[in-house]
Amino acid sequence: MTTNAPTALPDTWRRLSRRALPRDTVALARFLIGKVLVHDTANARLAGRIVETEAYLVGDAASHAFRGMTKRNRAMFLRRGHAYVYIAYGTWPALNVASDEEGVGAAVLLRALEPLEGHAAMRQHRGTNRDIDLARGPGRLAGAMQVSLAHDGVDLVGGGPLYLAAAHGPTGAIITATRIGITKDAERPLRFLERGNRFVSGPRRLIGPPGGRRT
DNA sequence: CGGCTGATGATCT
DNA sequence: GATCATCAGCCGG
Repeated sequence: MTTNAPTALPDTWRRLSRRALPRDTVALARFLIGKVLVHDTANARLAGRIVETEAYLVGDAASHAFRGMTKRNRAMFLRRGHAYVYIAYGTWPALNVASDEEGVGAAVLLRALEPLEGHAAMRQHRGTNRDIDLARGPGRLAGAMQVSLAHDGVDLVGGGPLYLAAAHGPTGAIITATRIGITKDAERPLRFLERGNRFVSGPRRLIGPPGGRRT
């Protein structure tokens, strides 16, 4: 709809294997741009292109894992490819992909999707008809995709109903920016977006110069 | 579109 | 008791 006009959607999305996921957290955050998040629910198949991610690294003061494992963040310490879901501001679920080896706390936050399939169901879940707002931001993304705390710890590359799939069509250039809504280690360029994609979240000024920093 | 603000409750100290 | 990896609504340009 934006950068690349999708042709026909596939009958089945091609699931990613764990082996396909880069082992480095930043590399994974970049890799996931353009890939597809799919949720096969009882009522609909929901799918969207990942257009914005953030990396939360080992030793990163902004990371939930910075002070070690807790009840909330334990899924961050699972093998790469598992979901870490937490409740932000007491209300909104946020979906991350654990990015390292078992026992290491690191993850990639999925911040925005470009809806591909299941628009009607997504509108219903979100209570809006504005497609631009369906999955722009982590809380909205979780709402549109019907992701909840029940998915905390599930394997996103393990054959379940919520999974990561290969890109549908070409992926645009990736730009970097600073992460949203944090105060510690806030200047690090650990946010990644598909250049020019209108489904990304946050104010445009944080993306930097016109067109953003090409990387 | 950008900027501001109140609501909100889980989590951790 | 403080701190949030946020959102919707409102207002001004």
